[in-house]
Amino acid sequence: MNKDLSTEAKIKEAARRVFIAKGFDGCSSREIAKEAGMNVALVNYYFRSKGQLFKLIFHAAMEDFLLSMLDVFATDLALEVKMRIFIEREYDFLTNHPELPGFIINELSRGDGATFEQLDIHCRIAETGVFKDMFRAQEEGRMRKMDLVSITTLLMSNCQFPFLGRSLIKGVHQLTDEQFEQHLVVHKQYVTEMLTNYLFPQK
Amino acid sequence: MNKDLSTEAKIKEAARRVFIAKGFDGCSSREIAKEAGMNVALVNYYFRSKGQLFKLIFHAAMEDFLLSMLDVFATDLALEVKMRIFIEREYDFLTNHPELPGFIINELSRGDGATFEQLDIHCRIAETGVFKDMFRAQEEGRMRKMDLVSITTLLMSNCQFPFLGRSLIKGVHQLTDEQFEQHLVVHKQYVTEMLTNYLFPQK
DNA sequence: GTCTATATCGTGATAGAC
DNA sequence: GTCTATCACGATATAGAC
Repeated sequence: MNKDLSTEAKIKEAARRVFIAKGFDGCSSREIAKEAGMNVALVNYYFRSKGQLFKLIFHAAMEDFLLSMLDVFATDLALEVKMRIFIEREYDFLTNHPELPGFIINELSRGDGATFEQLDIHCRIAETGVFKDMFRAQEEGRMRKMDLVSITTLLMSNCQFPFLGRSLIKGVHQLTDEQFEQHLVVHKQYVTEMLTNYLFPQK
Repeated sequence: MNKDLSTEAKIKEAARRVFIAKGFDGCSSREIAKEAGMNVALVNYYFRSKGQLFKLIFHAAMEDFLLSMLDVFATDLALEVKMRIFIEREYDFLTNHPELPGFIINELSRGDGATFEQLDIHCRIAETGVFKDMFRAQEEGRMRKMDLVSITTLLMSNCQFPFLGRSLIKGVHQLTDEQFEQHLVVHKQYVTEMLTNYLFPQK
Protein backbone atom coordinates (compact mmCIF):
# COMPACT_ATOMS: atom_id res chain seq x y z
CA MET A 1 0.00 0.00 0.00
CA ASN A 2 2.73 2.48 0.91
CA LYS A 3 5.64 0.84 -0.83
CA ASP A 4 6.12 3.80 -3.14
CA LEU A 5 6.06 6.44 -0.42
CA SER A 6 9.14 8.31 0.67
CA THR A 7 10.74 7.40 3.97
CA GLU A 8 9.52 10.61 5.50
CA ALA A 9 5.94 9.95 4.40
CA LYS A 10 6.08 6.36 5.64
CA ILE A 11 7.14 7.51 9.08
CA LYS A 12 4.44 10.17 9.16
CA GLU A 13 1.82 7.60 8.24
CA ALA A 14 3.01 5.15 10.85
CA ALA A 15 3.17 7.90 13.47
CA ARG A 16 -0.39 8.87 12.69
CA ARG A 17 -1.61 5.34 13.18
CA VAL A 18 0.30 4.77 16.40
CA PHE A 19 -0.32 8.17 18.01
CA ILE A 20 -4.04 8.01 17.28
CA ALA A 21 -4.34 4.46 18.56
CA LYS A 22 -2.26 4.82 21.74
CA GLY A 23 -1.77 8.52 22.41
CA PHE A 24 1.45 10.41 22.95
CA ASP A 25 2.16 8.85 26.34
CA GLY A 26 1.13 5.39 25.25
CA CYS A 27 3.80 4.75 22.66
CA SER A 28 7.53 5.14 22.05
CA SER A 29 9.57 6.52 19.18
CA ARG A 30 10.91 3.02 18.64
CA GLU A 31 7.38 1.68 18.22
CA ILE A 32 6.63 4.25 15.55
CA ALA A 33 9.88 3.46 13.76
CA LYS A 34 9.10 -0.25 13.86
CA GLU A 35 5.58 0.33 12.54
CA ALA A 36 7.13 2.21 9.62
CA GLY A 37 9.76 -0.46 9.05
CA MET A 38 12.53 1.95 10.06
CA ASN A 39 14.74 2.58 13.06
CA VAL A 40 14.63 5.32 15.69
CA ALA A 41 17.49 7.32 14.22
CA LEU A 42 15.51 7.94 11.06
CA VAL A 43 12.51 9.22 12.95
CA ASN A 44 14.67 11.81 14.67
CA TYR A 45 16.57 12.56 11.50
CA TYR A 46 13.38 13.66 9.76
CA PHE A 47 11.43 15.11 12.66
CA ARG A 48 14.03 16.05 15.30
CA SER A 49 12.03 14.64 18.22
CA LYS A 50 8.98 12.66 19.25
CA GLY A 51 7.33 15.88 20.37
CA GLN A 52 7.87 17.62 17.05
CA LEU A 53 6.49 14.67 15.16
CA PHE A 54 3.50 14.59 17.44
CA LYS A 55 2.70 18.24 16.91
CA LEU A 56 2.72 17.66 13.18
CA ILE A 57 0.36 14.69 13.41
CA PHE A 58 -1.92 16.39 15.88
CA HIS A 59 -2.37 19.52 13.85
CA ALA A 60 -3.05 17.50 10.73
CA ALA A 61 -5.69 15.54 12.65
CA MET A 62 -7.33 18.74 13.85
CA GLU A 63 -7.34 20.02 10.30
CA ASP A 64 -9.01 16.85 8.97
CA PHE A 65 -11.54 17.07 11.73
CA LEU A 66 -12.33 20.68 10.96
CA LEU A 67 -12.52 20.27 7.21
CA SER A 68 -15.02 17.44 7.57
CA MET A 69 -17.40 20.03 8.98
CA LEU A 70 -16.58 23.08 6.92
CA ASP A 71 -17.42 21.69 3.52
CA VAL A 72 -21.03 21.06 4.52
CA PHE A 73 -21.44 24.49 6.07
CA ALA A 74 -20.02 26.14 2.98
CA THR A 75 -22.88 24.94 0.76
CA ASP A 76 -25.85 27.24 0.23
CA LEU A 77 -28.61 24.84 1.16
CA ALA A 78 -31.40 25.75 3.54
CA LEU A 79 -30.29 25.56 7.15
CA GLU A 80 -32.64 22.69 7.99
CA VAL A 81 -31.24 20.63 5.13
CA LYS A 82 -27.70 21.63 5.97
CA MET A 83 -28.13 20.25 9.47
CA ARG A 84 -29.40 16.91 8.26
CA ILE A 85 -26.55 16.60 5.81
CA PHE A 86 -24.07 17.70 8.44
CA ILE A 87 -25.13 14.86 10.73
CA GLU A 88 -25.07 12.39 7.85
CA ARG A 89 -21.57 13.47 6.81
CA GLU A 90 -20.29 13.55 10.35
CA TYR A 91 -21.39 9.96 10.94
CA ASP A 92 -19.82 8.92 7.65
CA PHE A 93 -16.58 10.68 8.45
CA LEU A 94 -16.40 9.30 11.98
CA THR A 95 -17.20 5.80 10.76
CA ASN A 96 -13.99 6.05 8.76
CA HIS A 97 -12.07 7.78 11.56
CA PRO A 98 -13.68 6.53 14.74
CA GLU A 99 -10.67 7.19 16.97
CA LEU A 100 -10.23 10.81 15.93
CA PRO A 101 -12.49 12.56 18.45
CA GLY A 102 -11.02 10.64 21.36
CA PHE A 103 -7.51 11.37 20.18
CA ILE A 104 -8.13 15.08 19.84
CA ILE A 105 -10.01 15.49 23.10
CA ASN A 106 -7.44 13.52 25.05
CA GLU A 107 -4.40 15.20 23.74
CA LEU A 108 -6.02 18.60 24.12
CA SER A 109 -6.60 18.00 27.80
CA ARG A 110 -3.02 16.78 28.20
CA GLY A 111 -2.20 20.46 27.64
CA ASP A 112 1.34 20.55 26.37
CA GLY A 113 1.97 21.43 22.71
CA ALA A 114 -1.40 20.26 21.51
CA THR A 115 -3.31 23.53 21.58
CA PHE A 116 -5.61 25.44 19.26
CA GLU A 117 -3.00 28.11 18.66
CA GLN A 118 -3.43 29.53 15.19
CA LEU A 119 -6.25 27.24 14.07
CA ASP A 120 -8.94 29.77 14.83
CA ILE A 121 -11.74 27.31 14.33
CA HIS A 122 -14.45 29.70 15.35
CA CYS A 123 -13.51 32.22 12.65
CA ARG A 124 -13.25 29.61 9.95
CA ILE A 125 -16.69 28.28 10.74
CA ALA A 126 -18.02 31.83 10.88
CA GLU A 127 -16.58 32.47 7.41
CA THR A 128 -18.86 29.81 5.94
CA GLY A 129 -21.79 32.03 6.95
CA VAL A 130 -23.53 29.27 8.88
CA PHE A 131 -23.68 31.36 12.03
CA LYS A 132 -25.36 34.19 10.09
CA ASP A 133 -27.80 31.67 8.62
CA MET A 134 -28.69 30.57 12.11
CA PHE A 135 -29.13 34.11 13.31
CA ARG A 136 -31.48 34.86 10.45
CA ALA A 137 -33.43 31.63 10.97
CA GLN A 138 -33.83 32.52 14.63
CA GLU A 139 -35.04 36.01 13.81
CA GLU A 140 -37.56 34.58 11.36
CA GLY A 141 -38.83 32.13 13.97
CA ARG A 142 -37.83 29.06 11.97
CA MET A 143 -35.15 28.08 14.47
CA ARG A 144 -35.24 27.86 18.24
CA LYS A 145 -33.52 30.79 19.88
CA MET A 146 -30.46 29.54 21.69
CA ASP A 147 -26.80 30.47 21.84
CA LEU A 148 -24.20 29.13 19.40
CA VAL A 149 -22.31 27.28 22.10
CA SER A 150 -25.34 25.19 23.01
CA ILE A 151 -26.21 24.45 19.40
CA THR A 152 -22.73 23.18 18.60
CA THR A 153 -22.57 21.27 21.87
CA LEU A 154 -25.81 19.47 20.98
CA LEU A 155 -24.44 18.60 17.56
CA MET A 156 -21.06 17.44 18.80
CA SER A 157 -22.53 15.49 21.70
CA ASN A 158 -24.84 13.47 19.51
CA CYS A 159 -22.44 12.97 16.62
CA GLN A 160 -19.19 12.40 18.44
CA PHE A 161 -20.14 10.61 21.61
CA PRO A 162 -21.33 7.39 19.95
CA PHE A 163 -17.79 7.00 18.56
CA LEU A 164 -15.96 8.37 21.58
CA GLY A 165 -17.88 6.20 23.99
CA ARG A 166 -17.83 3.09 21.84
CA SER A 167 -16.06 0.99 24.47
CA LEU A 168 -18.48 2.16 27.15
CA ILE A 169 -21.63 1.57 25.11
CA LYS A 170 -20.40 -1.82 23.96
CA GLY A 171 -19.48 -2.77 27.49
CA VAL A 172 -22.70 -1.68 29.12
CA HIS A 173 -24.88 -3.55 26.64
CA GLN A 174 -22.46 -6.37 25.93
CA LEU A 175 -22.56 -5.76 22.20
CA THR A 176 -20.40 -7.37 19.56
CA ASP A 177 -18.63 -5.17 17.05
CA GLU A 178 -21.22 -6.08 14.47
CA GLN A 179 -24.14 -5.21 16.73
CA PHE A 180 -22.50 -1.91 17.56
CA GLU A 181 -22.01 -0.94 13.91
CA GLN A 182 -25.65 -1.71 13.28
CA HIS A 183 -26.66 0.35 16.29
CA LEU A 184 -24.80 3.33 14.86
CA VAL A 185 -26.86 3.24 11.70
CA VAL A 186 -30.19 3.41 13.48
CA HIS A 187 -28.90 5.82 16.09
CA LYS A 188 -27.95 8.31 13.41
CA GLN A 189 -31.60 8.42 12.33
CA TYR A 190 -32.84 9.05 15.86
CA VAL A 191 -30.27 11.80 16.33
CA THR A 192 -31.23 13.48 13.07
CA GLU A 193 -34.91 13.42 13.95
CA MET A 194 -34.42 14.57 17.53
CA LEU A 195 -32.12 17.44 16.66
CA THR A 196 -34.15 18.78 13.75
CA ASN A 197 -37.35 18.52 15.80
CA TYR A 198 -35.75 20.46 18.59
CA LEU A 199 -33.79 23.05 16.66
CA PHE A 200 -36.54 23.69 14.09
CA PRO A 201 -39.79 23.19 15.98
CA GLN A 202 -43.06 23.09 14.04
CA LYS A 203 -45.63 25.42 15.49
CA MET B 1 -7.47 17.28 54.95
CA ASN B 2 -6.05 13.78 54.90
CA LYS B 3 -3.68 14.05 57.83
CA ASP B 4 -5.50 11.40 59.77
CA LEU B 5 -5.65 8.83 56.99
CA SER B 6 -3.59 5.69 57.01
CA THR B 7 -0.61 5.46 54.70
CA GLU B 8 -2.45 3.01 52.49
CA ALA B 9 -5.45 5.33 52.18
CA LYS B 10 -3.25 8.33 51.46
CA ILE B 11 -1.58 6.51 48.60
CA LYS B 12 -4.91 5.35 47.24
CA GLU B 13 -6.24 8.89 47.31
CA ALA B 14 -3.16 10.29 45.61
CA ALA B 15 -3.25 7.54 43.00
CA ARG B 16 -6.85 8.33 42.25
CA ARG B 17 -6.08 11.98 41.65
CA VAL B 18 -3.03 11.33 39.51
CA PHE B 19 -4.42 8.44 37.46
CA ILE B 20 -7.64 10.29 36.72
CA ALA B 21 -5.80 13.47 35.76
CA LYS B 22 -3.06 11.93 33.62
CA GLY B 23 -4.04 8.37 32.81
CA PHE B 24 -2.06 5.20 33.40
CA ASP B 25 0.50 5.95 30.72
CA GLY B 26 0.80 9.60 31.64
CA CYS B 27 2.23 9.20 35.11
CA SER B 28 4.82 7.24 37.08
CA SER B 29 4.77 5.39 40.37
CA ARG B 30 7.17 7.99 41.73
CA GLU B 31 4.75 10.77 40.89
CA ILE B 32 1.98 9.04 42.80
CA ALA B 33 4.28 8.45 45.76
CA LYS B 34 5.33 12.08 45.77
CA GLU B 35 1.72 13.28 45.54
CA ALA B 36 1.00 11.16 48.63
CA GLY B 37 4.10 12.41 50.43
CA MET B 38 5.64 8.92 50.34
CA ASN B 39 8.32 7.09 48.37
CA VAL B 40 8.00 4.48 45.67
CA ALA B 41 8.84 1.54 47.90
CA LEU B 42 5.74 2.18 50.00
CA VAL B 43 3.49 2.22 46.97
CA ASN B 44 4.71 -1.20 45.97
CA TYR B 45 4.68 -2.45 49.55
CA TYR B 46 0.94 -1.83 49.78
CA PHE B 47 -0.14 -2.51 46.22
CA ARG B 48 2.56 -4.75 44.73
CA SER B 49 2.74 -2.85 41.40
CA LYS B 50 1.58 0.18 39.50
CA GLY B 51 -0.77 -2.05 37.49
CA GLN B 52 -2.43 -3.55 40.58
CA LEU B 53 -2.95 -0.12 42.08
CA PHE B 54 -4.43 1.08 38.82
CA LYS B 55 -6.93 -1.77 38.65
CA LEU B 56 -8.10 -0.91 42.14
CA ILE B 57 -8.58 2.76 41.30
CA PHE B 58 -10.23 2.04 37.97
CA HIS B 59 -12.78 -0.35 39.36
CA ALA B 60 -13.62 2.04 42.16
CA ALA B 61 -14.13 4.78 39.57
CA MET B 62 -16.43 2.56 37.51
CA GLU B 63 -18.40 1.77 40.64
CA ASP B 64 -18.81 5.46 41.52
CA PHE B 65 -19.88 6.15 38.01
CA LEU B 66 -22.45 3.36 38.03
CA LEU B 67 -23.87 4.17 41.45
CA SER B 68 -24.48 7.77 40.42
CA MET B 69 -27.01 6.43 37.94
CA LEU B 70 -28.52 3.54 39.87
CA ASP B 71 -29.89 5.47 42.82
CA VAL B 72 -32.13 7.55 40.56
CA PHE B 73 -33.40 4.55 38.65
CA ALA B 74 -34.21 2.75 41.87
CA THR B 75 -36.82 5.32 42.92
CA ASP B 76 -40.45 4.66 42.03
CA LEU B 77 -41.22 7.95 40.35
CA ALA B 78 -42.98 8.17 37.01
CA LEU B 79 -40.60 7.50 34.13
CA GLU B 80 -40.86 11.01 32.72
CA VAL B 81 -39.93 12.48 36.08
CA LYS B 82 -37.19 9.92 36.59
CA MET B 83 -35.57 11.00 33.36
CA ARG B 84 -35.55 14.66 34.28
CA ILE B 85 -34.05 13.88 37.68
CA PHE B 86 -31.53 11.55 36.10
CA ILE B 87 -30.23 14.32 33.87
CA GLU B 88 -30.20 16.76 36.77
CA ARG B 89 -28.25 14.34 38.97
CA GLU B 90 -25.88 13.35 36.22
CA TYR B 91 -24.93 16.97 35.60
CA ASP B 92 -24.48 17.49 39.34
CA PHE B 93 -22.36 14.39 39.68
CA LEU B 94 -20.22 15.22 36.65
CA THR B 95 -19.77 18.80 37.79
CA ASN B 96 -18.08 17.32 40.85
CA HIS B 97 -16.22 14.65 38.86
CA PRO B 98 -15.72 16.17 35.43
CA GLU B 99 -12.74 14.03 34.50
CA LEU B 100 -14.41 10.72 35.28
CA PRO B 101 -16.03 9.92 31.91
CA GLY B 102 -12.85 10.69 30.00
CA PHE B 103 -10.82 8.60 32.38
CA ILE B 104 -13.12 5.60 32.08
CA ILE B 105 -13.55 5.77 28.32
CA ASN B 106 -9.85 6.19 27.72
CA GLU B 107 -8.64 3.46 29.93
CA LEU B 108 -11.34 1.14 28.64
CA SER B 109 -10.10 1.56 25.10
CA ARG B 110 -6.52 1.02 26.25
CA GLY B 111 -7.71 -2.56 26.70
CA ASP B 112 -5.40 -4.07 29.25
CA GLY B 113 -6.70 -4.81 32.75
CA ALA B 114 -9.38 -2.17 32.63
CA THR B 115 -12.37 -4.22 31.52
CA PHE B 116 -15.96 -4.66 32.58
CA GLU B 117 -15.26 -8.14 33.90
CA GLN B 118 -17.61 -8.88 36.76
CA LEU B 119 -19.30 -5.50 36.92
CA ASP B 120 -22.31 -6.63 34.95
CA ILE B 121 -23.66 -3.13 34.56
CA HIS B 122 -26.54 -4.14 32.34
CA CYS B 123 -27.95 -6.53 34.95
CA ARG B 124 -27.59 -4.07 37.79
CA ILE B 125 -29.46 -1.42 35.83
CA ALA B 126 -32.08 -3.98 34.85
CA GLU B 127 -32.55 -4.84 38.54
CA THR B 128 -33.76 -1.32 39.26
CA GLY B 129 -36.73 -2.06 37.00
CA VAL B 130 -36.13 0.98 34.81
CA PHE B 131 -36.00 -1.13 31.66
CA LYS B 132 -39.36 -2.66 32.50
CA ASP B 133 -40.76 0.81 33.15
CA MET B 134 -39.61 1.84 29.72
CA PHE B 135 -41.12 -1.21 28.11
CA ARG B 136 -44.46 -0.54 29.74
CA ALA B 137 -44.37 3.16 28.83
CA GLN B 138 -43.68 2.19 25.23
CA GLU B 139 -46.54 -0.29 25.18
CA GLU B 140 -48.87 2.35 26.58
CA GLY B 141 -47.78 4.83 23.95
CA ARG B 142 -46.36 7.32 26.45
CA MET B 143 -42.80 6.74 25.29
CA ARG B 144 -41.30 6.63 21.83
CA LYS B 145 -40.59 3.08 20.69
CA MET B 146 -36.86 2.64 20.35
CA ASP B 147 -34.28 0.14 21.55
CA LEU B 148 -32.55 0.41 24.91
CA VAL B 149 -29.15 0.94 23.34
CA SER B 150 -30.27 4.07 21.54
CA ILE B 151 -32.04 5.45 24.58
CA THR B 152 -28.99 5.08 26.78
CA THR B 153 -26.74 6.41 24.04
CA LEU B 154 -28.88 9.54 23.78
CA LEU B 155 -28.71 10.03 27.53
CA MET B 156 -24.99 9.41 27.80
CA SER B 157 -24.17 11.54 24.76
CA ASN B 158 -25.97 14.58 26.08
CA CYS B 159 -24.93 14.21 29.70
CA GLN B 160 -21.35 13.09 29.36
CA PHE B 161 -20.08 14.80 26.25
CA PRO B 162 -20.24 18.35 27.60
CA PHE B 163 -17.76 17.25 30.29
CA LEU B 164 -15.73 14.92 28.10
CA GLY B 165 -15.36 17.48 25.36
CA ARG B 166 -14.77 20.41 27.64
CA SER B 167 -11.38 21.24 26.13
CA LEU B 168 -12.80 21.03 22.62
CA ILE B 169 -15.87 23.17 23.33
CA LYS B 170 -13.80 25.73 25.19
CA GLY B 171 -11.26 25.83 22.40
CA VAL B 172 -13.72 26.15 19.54
CA HIS B 173 -15.58 29.01 21.17
CA GLN B 174 -12.64 30.52 23.03
CA LEU B 175 -14.45 30.37 26.35
CA THR B 176 -13.00 31.09 29.75
CA ASP B 177 -13.56 28.57 32.54
CA GLU B 178 -16.21 30.80 33.98
CA GLN B 179 -18.07 31.12 30.68
CA PHE B 180 -17.94 27.38 30.25
CA GLU B 181 -19.38 26.64 33.70
CA GLN B 182 -22.19 29.02 32.92
CA HIS B 183 -22.78 27.34 29.57
CA LEU B 184 -23.19 24.00 31.31
CA VAL B 185 -26.02 25.33 33.45
CA VAL B 186 -28.09 26.49 30.50
CA HIS B 187 -27.13 23.51 28.37
CA LYS B 188 -28.53 21.14 30.97
CA GLN B 189 -31.93 22.80 30.52
CA TYR B 190 -31.83 22.44 26.75
CA VAL B 191 -30.84 18.80 27.05
CA THR B 192 -33.61 18.05 29.50
CA GLU B 193 -36.19 19.68 27.27
CA MET B 194 -34.95 18.10 24.08
CA LEU B 195 -34.72 14.59 25.48
CA THR B 196 -38.09 14.61 27.23
CA ASN B 197 -39.76 16.09 24.15
CA TYR B 198 -38.26 13.37 22.01
CA LEU B 199 -38.60 10.38 24.29
CA PHE B 200 -42.09 11.28 25.53
CA PRO B 201 -43.76 13.02 22.59
CA GLN B 202 -47.07 14.79 23.14
CA LYS B 203 -49.65 13.73 20.62
C1' DG C 1 6.04 -0.08 58.21
C1' DT C 2 9.29 2.88 56.34
C1' DC C 3 13.37 4.13 54.42
C1' DT C 4 17.83 4.10 51.15
C1' DA C 5 20.17 1.86 47.73
C1' DT C 6 20.26 -0.74 43.80
C1' DA C 7 19.18 -3.97 39.85
C1' DT C 8 17.26 -4.10 35.35
C1' DC C 9 15.16 -2.44 31.73
C1' DG C 10 13.24 0.87 28.13
C1' DT C 11 13.16 5.52 26.76
C1' DG C 12 14.55 9.81 23.80
C1' DA C 13 18.17 11.52 21.42
C1' DT C 14 22.68 11.64 19.13
C1' DA C 15 27.48 10.40 17.27
C1' DG C 16 29.76 8.52 13.79
C1' DA C 17 30.58 4.85 10.20
C1' DC C 18 29.11 3.90 5.55
C1' DG D 1 19.98 8.95 3.84
C1' DT D 2 20.49 5.07 6.56
C1' DC D 3 22.44 2.26 9.83
C1' DT D 4 24.67 0.50 14.53
C1' DA D 5 26.24 1.72 18.84
C1' DT D 6 25.92 4.38 22.68
C1' DC D 7 24.78 7.91 26.35
C1' DA D 8 22.16 9.73 29.99
C1' DC D 9 18.09 9.32 32.17
C1' DG D 10 13.89 7.73 34.36
C1' DA D 11 10.93 3.90 34.80
C1' DT D 12 9.29 -0.33 37.70
C1' DA D 13 10.33 -3.17 41.15
C1' DT D 14 12.88 -5.20 44.97
C1' DA D 15 16.56 -6.11 48.68
C1' DG D 16 17.87 -5.16 52.93
C1' DA D 17 18.82 -1.94 56.90
C1' DC D 18 16.33 0.06 60.68
